[in-house]
Amino acid sequence: MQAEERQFLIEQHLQKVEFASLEELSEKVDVSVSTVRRDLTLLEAKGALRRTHGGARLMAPKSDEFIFTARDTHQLGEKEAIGQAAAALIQPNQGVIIDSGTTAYHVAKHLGGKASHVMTNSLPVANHFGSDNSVEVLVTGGVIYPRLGVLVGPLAVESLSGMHADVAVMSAGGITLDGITNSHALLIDIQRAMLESAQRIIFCLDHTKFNRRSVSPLCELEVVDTIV
Amino acid sequence: MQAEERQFLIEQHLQKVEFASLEELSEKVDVSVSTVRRDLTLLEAKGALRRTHGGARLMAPKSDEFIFTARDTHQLGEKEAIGQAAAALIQPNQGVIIDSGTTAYHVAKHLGGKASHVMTNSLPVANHFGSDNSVEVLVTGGVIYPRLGVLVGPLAVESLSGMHADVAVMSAGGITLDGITNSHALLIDIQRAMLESAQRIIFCLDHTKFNRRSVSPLCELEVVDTIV
DNA sequence: AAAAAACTTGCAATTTATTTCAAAATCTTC
DNA sequence: GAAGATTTTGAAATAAATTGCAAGTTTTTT
Repeated sequence: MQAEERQFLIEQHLQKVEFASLEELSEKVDVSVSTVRRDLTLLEAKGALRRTHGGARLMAPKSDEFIFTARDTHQLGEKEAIGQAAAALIQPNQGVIIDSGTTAYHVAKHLGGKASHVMTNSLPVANHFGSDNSVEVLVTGGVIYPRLGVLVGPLAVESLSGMHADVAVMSAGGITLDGITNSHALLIDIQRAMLESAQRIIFCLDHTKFNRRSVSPLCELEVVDTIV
Repeated sequence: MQAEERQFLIEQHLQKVEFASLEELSEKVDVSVSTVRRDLTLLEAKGALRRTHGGARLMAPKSDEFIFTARDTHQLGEKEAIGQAAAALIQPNQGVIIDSGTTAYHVAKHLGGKASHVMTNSLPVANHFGSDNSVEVLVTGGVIYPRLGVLVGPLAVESLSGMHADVAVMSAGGITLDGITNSHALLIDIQRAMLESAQRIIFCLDHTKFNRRSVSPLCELEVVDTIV
């Protein structure tokens, strides 16, 4: 039996039973208790479960499943850095629009309580601020675009029109000298509304986005104030 | 028996009886009174209950509408059952409105792919369907009400007006012969909009809600079609 | 105020964790 | 494919925790 497979079995078994004792697991995967202990320590570091006296129990079922997908993204380190840098650009007590997309999500993570108002159409961002009562979060209406956890459709655009924000933190699919482009036509309308509502525009793009052109044109470069 | 599980059982038992003596608890979880004492001290520090001479009593009258952590929701078993029963009432391919609140959330969990359209102002519900592309989920706009993860405010009401759904799955703070009440005025407007948009109204209430009156009146009993 | 009940503290017995070490297995390198 | 290095595993020793009990103190009842 392979170490990896063993750990997978442990995880799987815990999915069923919520909690399992060391002996139980040891027997299940047919290794000594010591090894199970070691596996549990690893799995705990990975965040899959929590060790307790006498066994292990599933972690709290983190209600936002999108973080999961956000974690799987590539360029994680780079996006973290971008997030930090972009968050640093934002003055305390501003109204901030945060776009959907993993990059923008990382900015939200680093915002802390800096913004006084946040507007977003991204469920992961909404979840992130969900339990934080130092920030007022306005979520646009709309239909969930499944894979991304983004709210799209006319309702989303409507929600944004007439709003005002100091800063908009945007992300996109590609950038060239001709302007900025994005991949989903549905997002374009919303992003345009965001750009109109905000005074200052910050675009967050990792290196793979440069000199790349996506399907739908979003805006000219002149519109943008800062690129991170 | 595991320490954690034991403490959970104690909490759960107290949900039912409001107050319990040490012997009662000691017998219930099958450990010595000393251990129960220690558990109670921990649980008290956690804020779950208050120790008294001779036993322990529930902390606040736990109007549980102000905590949404899918985990330590109270009357879990009952709510699961309610969720299942309510979900069974819904025909395939209907448009369903799902209210905020833990009870309604459990209905969402049991809905599976039955509904073709779902409308909600609850972030947990939105998350639940977030990665499910067999259902079209419309999320109302609005400002996040922190502890609950509910979207409130004029935008939420607006999003619902003009919509149409076959069924509305609602929850509330209390129900008496005079009608149904809920705890927060902000929610009332939205719930009224929900009631207007739906053809059939299902209210989901656990036993603690019966014969209890919350702050704000929501509607008369006549409006309701089914109570689970 | 005395008696009873309940709480706290300290302690030993037991259970569970961590650390350490040698054997076994796996991977390198020739 | 064999010799050596590295990693993984199981077991024993050591450390930490949980539990139950009893002695002493505080609170409640009579």
